[in-house]
This record gives sequence, C-alpha cells and structure tokens, in this order.
Amino acid sequence: MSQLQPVLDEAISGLSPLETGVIDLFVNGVRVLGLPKSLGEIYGLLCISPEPLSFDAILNRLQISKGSTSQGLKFLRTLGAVRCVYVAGTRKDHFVAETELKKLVGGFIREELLPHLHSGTERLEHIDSIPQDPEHEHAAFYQERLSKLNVWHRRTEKFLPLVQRFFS
Amino acid sequence: MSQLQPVLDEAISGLSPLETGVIDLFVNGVRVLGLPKSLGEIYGLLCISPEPLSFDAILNRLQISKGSTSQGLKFLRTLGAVRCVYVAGTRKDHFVAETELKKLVGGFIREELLPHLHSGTERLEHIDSIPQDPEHEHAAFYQERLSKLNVWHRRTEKFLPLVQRFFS
DNA sequence: GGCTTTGTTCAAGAATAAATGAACAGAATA
DNA sequence: TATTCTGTTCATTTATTCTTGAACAAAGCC
Repeated sequence: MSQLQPVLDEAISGLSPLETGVIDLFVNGVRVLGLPKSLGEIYGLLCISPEPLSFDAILNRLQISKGSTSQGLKFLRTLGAVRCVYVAGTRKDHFVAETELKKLVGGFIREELLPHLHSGTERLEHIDSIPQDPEHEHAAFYQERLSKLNVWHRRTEKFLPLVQRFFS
Repeated sequence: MSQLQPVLDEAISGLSPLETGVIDLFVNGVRVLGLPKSLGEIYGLLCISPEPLSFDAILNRLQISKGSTSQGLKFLRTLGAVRCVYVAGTRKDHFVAETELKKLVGGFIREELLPHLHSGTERLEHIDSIPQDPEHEHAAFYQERLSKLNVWHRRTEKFLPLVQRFFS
C-alpha cells in the first residue's frame, strides 16, 4: 500500500530555510554541552516539525547515516528530549521533540552532569583518604586546600537542583 | 648563580599521591567543561602547590611539552584561574592558582559561555528574520515554536548571572 | 654586539571522538 | 516458514581536537 503511494515524509527533500535555521541553532547549542553535532541536527529537525517524523524521514532529510540516526535518537530518548509516538497506519516508529525545558534540563543533569559529579565525589574521597603528615612544612596549607575542594564540591551538588528549579 | 645551586622546583621529580589525586580531580573536572586535559593538569598542580611554580617547574613535574604549558597557562590566565606573581631572585615568571570560585566561574562564563550565547542570539535573529507565510498549513505551529525558542534563549540569558551569584 | 635565558607560536603528528554502513536481530506479513 | 520491513550494533573510516617540539622572538647578561 505504502509502496503505491509513497509517503511524503520519507522522500528525499531539501530543508526549508526555517528548518535549516533551527537546526543550525541547535547544532551550535549542543556543542556548548559537549554533545555530538548529529544530536543537534536531529533534535532541531524534530523541534520544528509539526508532524511526528519517522526514522527514515529523519535520515533522509538530514542526509545522515542509519547509525547516527539510531544512536542519536536513542540518546535523545534517554535524555527525555525525544518521544516515540504512535502513528496510525504504519509500523514505523515516529518521533517528536519534547519541548518542556524542565525535562530537557533534567535529562541533561541526570545523564551527563550527575555521573561526572559522582566521579568527582569518589576522587575527592580518595584524596581525603591520603594520610597527611601533620609535621610537614605546608601541612596547614594542604589542609586548607583540601577543605576548600570539599566546599566547592558540596556547593556544586547544591547547585544542580537549583538549576533544575530555575528551568521549571 | 642559579647554575651552581639548582632550584629544587625545577628538578625532575615525581608527583606525590596528594598532587596526583588533586590533578586527577581537576582532569576529570575540566572534561565536563569541555576543556583540554592539560588545563586540568596545570591547574590541579598549581592548586595544590604551596609555593608559586615556574614555567619549567610545571613542565617538568607534569612531563608535558613547552607548547602545552605555554598555551595552558595562557588560557588559564585569560580565565582568571591562574595569576602570575613576582618571585625575588629570578627572571622567570611564577604562577599561582586563583581559588576564588567566584572568579573561576566568572571567567568560564565570560570566555566560554557568553560567546556561544551570543552566537545563539545571532542565529535566533536570523531565524526570526525568515519571512513566514501566514497561509501555511502549520503557520500557527511554527509561530509557537519560534516563540518558545526565543523564551528559552531569554531564560538562559537570565540564568548566567544567577549562576555567577550562586558561586559568590 | 654576541650569548644565554625565557617563553610563544604554529605546523605536523598523535590521540580522541563522531559518523558511516554492512551485518545482524526481531517482528509483522503472507 | 520464508520474506520483507524496521531498527540496532559495532568495526572501520573520517573528522576533530590536543599535544608536541622545533623555529622564533624578546629581553637580560657579559
């Protein structure tokens, strides 16, 4: 059926100026966050698409590989930046962008920032476990610095919930 | 004179467990921020050094190249994360880590985030300048999305000063 | 002026991260 | 069951970023 009547979504077609502009915006955006360009492309396209897009539609319109599309969508789903929606009359998955800033920020904190923060916690615990020589010439200095590092770390831990709240 | 009495700072010497631990912490830290590892090494070493370190001391103790040392220190200075201090009896520059979180955060915002944010402003202005067809089937949708992108952007602009304040 | 010390710059190489596409697996169709 | 459709995985290729070290400048010393 769908062979007799090709679905427009999946035809190879250029991007409109609007689409290009929005994709460009997000490609720039994900760079700041240290994420691959393809994520920005996919999210940007979905963000400005009035209708859910199929896997193939994304791949065709962005002219990127299956691998990038698959992995990009997978990661965007774990972030909560993209949702899979049911579309009648097709087996294919269809995707839409999640546009609640709250969720996007939450996903990024959860998937990207917290793991690093926890890694930092461990490293700090390791440092704190190193035996100190109280007779060392600079013992007081070391003590002060380690204390400062711990303060920084705790403050960062308090910071993330605040970020989350700011974008809610 | 200094040839007869070699300065300890510049002798090749291993790193103590404490130094290694702190460097490791910062190497992990700068990764989150999307900065090169060598920056973390240099800042970490300076951070846990009771005395100002010379260019050569940094290079020798970290076993990194002159290029990395020079560029790393240069960038850390523009961030305000490292200061050059005068040390009597030597021509060499000596460096110390800046440990006011406020300044570090401020430098990172100024040098890394604001340029990206401004780039985003321009991209958004470009999008907003694209002529819209009010008769388009999805005109209302496009309008709503563009409006949302502008809201996100303005909120992010308000966010940075808040970050700065939180770490002051 | 010549020589040494100190640090910068930048082209080339090394290391890392991202994108590709072919092989694969699962599920619907027939 | 065989076949097609849909999407995933992962080794390889490609692109990007980081590091290196040699050549260079600038400034002090003799």
